[in-house]
Amino acid sequence: MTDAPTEPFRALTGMRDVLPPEAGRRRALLARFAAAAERAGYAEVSVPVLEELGVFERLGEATDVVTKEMYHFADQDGTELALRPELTAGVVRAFVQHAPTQPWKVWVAGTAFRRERPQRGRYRMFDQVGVEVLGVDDPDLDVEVVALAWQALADLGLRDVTLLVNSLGDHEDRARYTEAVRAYFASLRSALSEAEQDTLDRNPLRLLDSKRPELGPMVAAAPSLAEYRSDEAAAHYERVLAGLRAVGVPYTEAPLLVRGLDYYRRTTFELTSGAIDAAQNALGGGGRYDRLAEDLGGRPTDGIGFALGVDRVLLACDAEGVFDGAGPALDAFVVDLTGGEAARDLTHELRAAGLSADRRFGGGSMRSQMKHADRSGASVALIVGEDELQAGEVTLRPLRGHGADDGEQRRVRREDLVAALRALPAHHDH
RNA sequence: GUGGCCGUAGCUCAGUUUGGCUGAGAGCGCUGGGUUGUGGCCCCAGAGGUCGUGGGUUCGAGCCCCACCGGUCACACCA
Repeated sequence: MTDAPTEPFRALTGMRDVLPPEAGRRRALLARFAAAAERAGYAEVSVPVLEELGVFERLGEATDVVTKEMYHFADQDGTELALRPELTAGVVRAFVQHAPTQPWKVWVAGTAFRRERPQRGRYRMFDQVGVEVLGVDDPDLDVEVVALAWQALADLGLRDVTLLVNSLGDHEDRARYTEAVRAYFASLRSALSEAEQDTLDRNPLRLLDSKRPELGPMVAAAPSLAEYRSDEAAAHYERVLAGLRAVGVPYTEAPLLVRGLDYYRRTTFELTSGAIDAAQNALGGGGRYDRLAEDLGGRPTDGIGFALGVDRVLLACDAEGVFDGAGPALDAFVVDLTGGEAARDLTHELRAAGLSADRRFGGGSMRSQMKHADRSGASVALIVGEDELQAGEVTLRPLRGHGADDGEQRRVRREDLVAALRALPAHHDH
């Protein structure tokens, strides 16, 4: 027997308990996303939260996500393991391992971990939903994927969303451009902060989307990415933009959009919310990649995908006042004044018939039970007192929003109860 | 990792200004009652607090100082 803790345990920093009703809202969000993805022919895939460290090291050795923010540790047998910091690498690893027929169109939802300082919209444990497509190098697929991300947000009712699009060109283009940017900022090195000099050495492209206003003029005068794109990459990009216009997805070109992970090439995009009054306004993003499968031991395979941050999407929904996620209310709440047997039996009977029902345990005054019935959101209160019990009936009292005038209360024979509840307009099948 | 702000009831907070005679308050929520079988509005009553933790200053600390813990916001970075 160990000593009891002197203070209660609490969740770790950056790890949050999601309580009702928020947890239900998340599930509803997931259901909406799944429906949107499956309408487009994507099937669900689920991959481990824990992988060998090497799977994620391919994401980019110059990124903080890999170098500083991963939760990793040695397993008992010495294997280096890591909690995934994002979802793509695991999905691609699964693709390589199982070699499914291509194109492989999957959607994925899951939790990822990064050991950062938490702040609004960013936690150490966070959920993402997204899609990945392996095995297709067609710009029209880029259009499909981007449009799907856009539509998923629109389906929730979000309106104040901006789609930022860019093309990083091919690897050679990106490499040449990176060197040009590095050389450019190297000449301005003394004007950079210590941290920025460090960024310059590790990942110069990141300087382009710094939030520091002082850097603005320097960034504006930096080499332009467009001049470094190959003809082929430029044509791909043009086709993507034309496709977005054709399907009616509004976009903003963002030549400075340089996403964090190393594997991106050609199309990259990000979705930001104008409604979130916080720095973490990126709802999600994604892009095309082609070396990831190879880096994970497979054949070179084209891939593209995106991820949406569930926390941030919900933050945006809050800000826009949409998708409150209210679940269906109960069909009935049983108020039992006879000792509890009626409540016990009636709730069971209604549930067995496919209706939703709840009651208050421990009895209490009728006033108290009616209060609970009201707050439960149930369509009706089913009152069972001595009178009803003797008569084999139940009093069916409509509650708020369901024609709640006192006069509409009525008695129903117990054997007719299920049919009577089914006949109510507010009833829903479960 | 760096910096700012904040920790008083389940929740949101007042009280800290000029430390004191208050045994620490409000609203919401919760429980009971006003309505001996009827919720939502109103009224009454009640339960609920080691004032984050530890140390220090002082005759005296919720209030001042230090440390730690926790939260939050921003930066770096990123979803």
